[in-house]
Amino acid sequence: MKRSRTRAPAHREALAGAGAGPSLRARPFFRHMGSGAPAELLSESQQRRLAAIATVVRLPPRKIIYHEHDVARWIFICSEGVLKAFRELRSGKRRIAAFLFPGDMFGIAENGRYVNAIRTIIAVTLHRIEADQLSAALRHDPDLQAQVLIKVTHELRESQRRAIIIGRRDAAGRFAMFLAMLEAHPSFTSGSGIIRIAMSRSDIADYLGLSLEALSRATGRLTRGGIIAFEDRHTVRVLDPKALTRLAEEV
Amino acid sequence: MKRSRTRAPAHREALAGAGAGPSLRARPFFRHMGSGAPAELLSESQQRRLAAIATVVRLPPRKIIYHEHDVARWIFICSEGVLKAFRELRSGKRRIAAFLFPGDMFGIAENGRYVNAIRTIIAVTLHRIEADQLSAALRHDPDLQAQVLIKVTHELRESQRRAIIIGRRDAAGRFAMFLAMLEAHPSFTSGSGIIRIAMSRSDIADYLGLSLEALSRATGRLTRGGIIAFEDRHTVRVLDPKALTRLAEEV
DNA sequence: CGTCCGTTTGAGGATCATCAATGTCCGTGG
DNA sequence: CCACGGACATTGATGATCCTCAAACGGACG
Repeated sequence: MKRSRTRAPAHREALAGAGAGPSLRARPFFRHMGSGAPAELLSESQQRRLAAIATVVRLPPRKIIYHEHDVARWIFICSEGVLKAFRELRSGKRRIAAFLFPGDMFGIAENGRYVNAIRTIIAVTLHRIEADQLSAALRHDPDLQAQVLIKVTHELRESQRRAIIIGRRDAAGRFAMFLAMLEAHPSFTSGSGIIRIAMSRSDIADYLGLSLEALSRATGRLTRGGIIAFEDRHTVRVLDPKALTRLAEEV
Repeated sequence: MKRSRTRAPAHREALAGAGAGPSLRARPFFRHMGSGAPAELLSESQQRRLAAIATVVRLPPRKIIYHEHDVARWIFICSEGVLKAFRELRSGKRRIAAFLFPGDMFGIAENGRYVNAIRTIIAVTLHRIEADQLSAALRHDPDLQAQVLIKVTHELRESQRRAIIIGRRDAAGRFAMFLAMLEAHPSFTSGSGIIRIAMSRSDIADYLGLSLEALSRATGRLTRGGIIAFEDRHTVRVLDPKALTRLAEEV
């Protein structure tokens, strides 16, 4: 399964598609912080500065980038694709701490080591930056550091939100919240009611703290209830948005 | 009620009672970030700088500091006491997003508004800082901003850890993890096996995503099992630390 | 002494986890 | 072109756990 080598033409084409440089997405909290652009936090010059110390990395699906407790040499910014941050529990179960989308940053360590393992779900394009270099860049560019602070704060709230999701007891409601989360993500600006779900059922189950079977039954209920319909395994159409948000919000 | 409190005597007294100044606790992630002291992130000068723009506030137990969606004028740093950050759900239930201990910061907004409500659990001493002033201070002191970044990152990990806790199905295990969390907190450096639990059972239940009754039964099981013993309602003695950690870790 | 709040205990019903089997999709190789 | 294999996904049956409703208990405080 490791024979998928990146042939030269594909590689070049892919790089062109990756855009100018790294970007971060979040919502600002201080009015005077940053440029005020909510979607793209980094200015042109900041992107250039980061790009100067970053290496563009392209990876196929299902590839481990690093393990829990590895020494943290790099910080990554996702430009394209989807990844998962997860932990293996002693029981052999997996818990997914977060899904990572374009504009997300990962690899921030604790005491010099990574706290989650990271694995690609679909093919990704990343910007890889030496931790020391990023650290220096942040020291010399307070505005850039402010953007990173905003980003991390944003993720903190996401995480708190998710903790509240998982606190629910009903599987259908959790899955509804998962869909709402996906739909609210900037990567899904289509808003057409069609949601592309890159991750597998097991990943979703691990993310929601459910068994695979419970999740399957939940999606089955929603489908039979006429609230959603799966076009294929990774594409879902929202038939009854009001019912879905009602489910997602009736905590 | 804004600046009238900055009269010299009261101010001095309050500062003296609260210790030198505001402090933040977290674990650093970049080696080159900050002074390298894990427990106290802020240098003397940084504490002074913050203290200069902060107002010391003392509050009794069970006092709401602000509500969800309030306009976010201030940032707070807890110097003493315990608070809870929570949300009211439509169903009337409460979910506690986090407990706040000395060294914790709260009040960081999203789009200019608070995302959680905050209420004191026991009497607290806080440093209250105008958001605009803190924002300016961070811009002018990259090192201070770095400390804040470290702090927020630390909280992000705490939140992810908690999400994993809540993913568990068994009440006793969740309570064990809660105790472990308390014990690991810097405020409990005693390490004597006696844990002071400031919050009520309902608060713990809301934090763990359990019903009050389920939590009560879980503590009952642990007590009957000889793993813990309650000296009084808010003080627990750990009789069998190994069993407790085993419970907390066998996810 | 009585009230109030927080906590504990009890019984019944709902939901999910687990184990097991079946079904589906897709790539591989004959 | 088609048959096979493996990963992914659904369905069924059973047991464990928790939630809800309800009632009793306990200390704090007037």
